[in-house]
Amino acid sequence: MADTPRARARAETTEQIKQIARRHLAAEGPNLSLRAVARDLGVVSSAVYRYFASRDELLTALIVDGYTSMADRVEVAEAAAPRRDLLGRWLALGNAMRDWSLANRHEYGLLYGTPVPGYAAPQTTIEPATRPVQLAMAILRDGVERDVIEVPKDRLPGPVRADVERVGAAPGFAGVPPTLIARAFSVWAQLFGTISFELFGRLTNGVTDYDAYFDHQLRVMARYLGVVR
Amino acid sequence: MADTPRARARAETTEQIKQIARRHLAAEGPNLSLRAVARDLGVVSSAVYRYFASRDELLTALIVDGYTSMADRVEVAEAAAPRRDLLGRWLALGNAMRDWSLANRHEYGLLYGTPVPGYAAPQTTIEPATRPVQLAMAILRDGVERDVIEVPKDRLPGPVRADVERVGAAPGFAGVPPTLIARAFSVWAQLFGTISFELFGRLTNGVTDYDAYFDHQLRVMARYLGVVR
DNA sequence: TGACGTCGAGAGCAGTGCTCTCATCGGTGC
DNA sequence: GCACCGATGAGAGCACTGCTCTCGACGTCA
Repeated sequence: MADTPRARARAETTEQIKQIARRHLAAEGPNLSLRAVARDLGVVSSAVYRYFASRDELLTALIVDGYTSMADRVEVAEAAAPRRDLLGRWLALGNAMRDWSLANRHEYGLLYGTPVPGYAAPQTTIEPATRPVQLAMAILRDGVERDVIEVPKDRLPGPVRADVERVGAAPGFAGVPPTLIARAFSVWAQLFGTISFELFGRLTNGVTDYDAYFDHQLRVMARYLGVVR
Repeated sequence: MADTPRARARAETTEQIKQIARRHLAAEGPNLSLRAVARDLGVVSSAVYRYFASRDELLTALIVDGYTSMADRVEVAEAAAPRRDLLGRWLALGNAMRDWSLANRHEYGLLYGTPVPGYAAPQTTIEPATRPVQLAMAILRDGVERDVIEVPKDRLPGPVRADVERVGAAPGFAGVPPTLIARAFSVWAQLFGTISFELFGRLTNGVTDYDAYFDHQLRVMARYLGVVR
């Protein structure tokens, strides 16, 4: 805790390990070898265990960092758009998510791909993981409050309505009406579906201009959310 | 090739290996060990290499089987719905995909999750992989031909329209107008996004009644496609 | 019957995650 | 200033992995 030289050295080494691990992650995917990381650090493998109790713990650290890094980028991009330009904010959010994902494909796989078996994401991951969601909700809330987003009158099945109302009572969702939250759920799945498809190569032979394609998808989603300007 | 006893024995052993591998896959995920499979078969590990040149080749075989198994199930379910009931056919298709995915989560992860690094899906996988898509297109084509699906008048950005027209020229897509294909792309991403979210646990704390939730999503998608009855 | 080809066993190589023990060396309390 | 303690890294070692190679056995076909 204290900012002793010891603690500083430790923090630095920890950061170095994560740095190297991230490089390996980018180079050869999530099968990164702790021993190889140790070699790159110029240290014997057992030394790394002074900093991370297991390979899983290292991966977890990378995951937390990943969520945070993505959320940071998304928030910065969204903040750059004029507050009153809801569509611009939404496009900024969506494009930032895609850009980050393309630039960090393997990390994206770690965050949103097949979960590693026998591995449960610890509590620490959920806070940064929800930040982009919160941000999207903020856009919707602004729109509703300023009356530029029309509240959809969808008739929701009982259980869905119940779920969506419960979610709506949570802190970050206040001010967004249930029917809109329901639509946001659909859109969110669509957003990640689209990114995953592109990243995992499920659109080859189908799409050639990915930029245009993704922009179009974002606009389709925006229209469904009532975010038109 | 010939149906000699030799060839039969070989085919049987091959099938046994895949069977055991599938069990391991279900039990402990894609990190299945070839040696462990060999042990379960009561055979030394090198013997398995007589049947599969590498672990990757085994996984590939499982993947092909997976696509086929899913497609079979989906086709059977869809075929059970009355031909004129487009919505029923769509719901059958979607629910079958989800059911299969829930029943074979790890296989789903193999097929649609993070791709294994350094592993490229061979040609053999693409045919069975597209069967559900073809089926969805058949539903849309029927609807358009019978004039119960209204062709959307969406204005598509140039590159998107070009892509979608090119796709529309492919065999399985004939008879489905470009704007509808574009919508189908969106829906397909949404469908897999929704299934992945459920399977990978991204909806915990959000959704409690998954059946109702998924049914609702399918109907939202149907409406967007103009499949209303 | 003989030859060939398939098959499984076994040993072995290089690599992995992780544990344990042992020396070293730096910071802290007296 | 000194002695101690705890953090650190090295090294050996265990059990495991994918994969290769060699060798003997055995069935099949000419």
